[in-house]
Amino acid sequence: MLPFALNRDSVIPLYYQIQQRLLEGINLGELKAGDPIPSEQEISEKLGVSRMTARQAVKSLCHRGVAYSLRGKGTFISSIKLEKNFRQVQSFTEEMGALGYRPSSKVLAFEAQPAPSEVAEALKLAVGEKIIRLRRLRMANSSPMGLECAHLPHRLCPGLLETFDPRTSLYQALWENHGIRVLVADEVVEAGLVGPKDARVLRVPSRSPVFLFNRTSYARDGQPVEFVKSIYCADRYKIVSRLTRMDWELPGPSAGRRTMIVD
Amino acid sequence: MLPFALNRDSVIPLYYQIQQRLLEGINLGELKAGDPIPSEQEISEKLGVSRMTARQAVKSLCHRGVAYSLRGKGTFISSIKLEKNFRQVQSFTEEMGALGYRPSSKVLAFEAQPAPSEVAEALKLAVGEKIIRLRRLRMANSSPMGLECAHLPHRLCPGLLETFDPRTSLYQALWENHGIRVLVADEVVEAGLVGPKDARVLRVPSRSPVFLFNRTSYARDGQPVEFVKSIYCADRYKIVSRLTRMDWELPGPSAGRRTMIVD
DNA sequence: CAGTGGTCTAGACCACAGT
DNA sequence: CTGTGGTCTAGACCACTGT
Repeated sequence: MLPFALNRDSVIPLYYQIQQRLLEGINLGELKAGDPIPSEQEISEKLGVSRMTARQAVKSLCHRGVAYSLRGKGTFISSIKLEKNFRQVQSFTEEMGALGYRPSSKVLAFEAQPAPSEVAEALKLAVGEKIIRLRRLRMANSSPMGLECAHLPHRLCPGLLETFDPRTSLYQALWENHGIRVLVADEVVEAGLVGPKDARVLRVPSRSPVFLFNRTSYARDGQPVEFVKSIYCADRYKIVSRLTRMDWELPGPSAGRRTMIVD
Repeated sequence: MLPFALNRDSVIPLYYQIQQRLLEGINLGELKAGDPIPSEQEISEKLGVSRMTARQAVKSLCHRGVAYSLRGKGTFISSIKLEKNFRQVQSFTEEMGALGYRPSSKVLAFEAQPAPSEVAEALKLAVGEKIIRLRRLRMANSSPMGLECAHLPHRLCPGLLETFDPRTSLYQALWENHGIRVLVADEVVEAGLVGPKDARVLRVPSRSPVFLFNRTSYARDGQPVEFVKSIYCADRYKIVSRLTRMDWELPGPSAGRRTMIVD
């Protein structure tokens, strides 16, 4: 698969072009799970880049979990599928779209109001500070999935009530109109039984099992952007997630732990 | 906070010593959320290392989510708490210990048997291939939390039935006695109602809400190591997780996206 | 032994932010 | 303009793996 044409005049960094070519090789089946990828030296020589640049391309693959390095042996394609971690920070719109469902929403409330204590605490606001509240019934292929109630600090997105169409993606509007990118969220999930009022809206029997979500989302600097309380029907929704260990990208058994104390 | 003493004769890499010093500064409160950390040039000059080495220390912090870089401005401490992502791949023993509970287990079964079809599929074995089955009642401070049933391919850990004390940590034994490190797991969580038999063992009312977990764990090369089915009481257990967006460590709004297409 | 990845150096040019 | 992070070079030594 080497060499190939590098574009040295492009704005695209060299390491990124190399990384993309390697990913392409994986997707095209030139490189299969367990195969070694070209060594850093080989990339360096055949493409005429320095070894540090080749290394940056290779490490970016390891960082994503696509490959793993073994000192003295080489770097190999991981057979763990699905480069994209599921259960990312993503809106309902994004999540359902990725699953191939047609998402839609019925807006039950979209208004400004003073922050109740639970919301104020999550968003690090004073109690009573102005927030925007958006309550929506979420549907996939016209079937009710859950009830979501989002709360946002009004001062972060002052024009939102006037400009945002609440049937569309909130995250997209936050990014495009207010320069706010939600990058991380902390979520607490509990299981419980649905109450009679919510059961009617969701069209399920009373006391059906449900997921209860409390999610606080943050911008990159740690500023709270959104606090969401949701109820999702257990018979229509399940949580799929990938868990990792923090030493994912550290050296393997032979290298690590014995000579170097990491955390 | 700079300079400080670097040990150039240590087996500990320089970038790692720098990274640890910066983390120490954060934990000691010398660096607070939102503060800039010393620039790469400053670290380079004051510690007498090359800029690439300083950069490696700084980037490792960004990679962990402890800090974030803005081109042209600097690198800043993130105010998002808890460097350790919760909901890592970890054993019950590790999870409860980290929460300050005293974990214990009652072994209900520990035996070899042929793989049923669901297990065989998850572990990529032939139906009927020999597996080790370990069923345990999990307790925190002597109170029942859940029922776990783990299945492992027998050929991966042949002596396990004889050498492993099933009241201790399975992950620790896999690593120490069989050289297998569990690094990633895919998990499906559903909510449901507990049946009468499990309810008796868990000492909860029948039809109480519960979490149902199906977890498949993998070694770094993608080989399935373990398949676990669990039931956890919803009134004693909740899921706390951190969700991230995949572009966490990419350049900010001013730099990214406009000049470079990433994924 | 040769080949691999892990670390490190001492420079360089660039795009961008803030003054 | 200076200072920042982003990228890149052309070398170097080391520890480790497999032969």
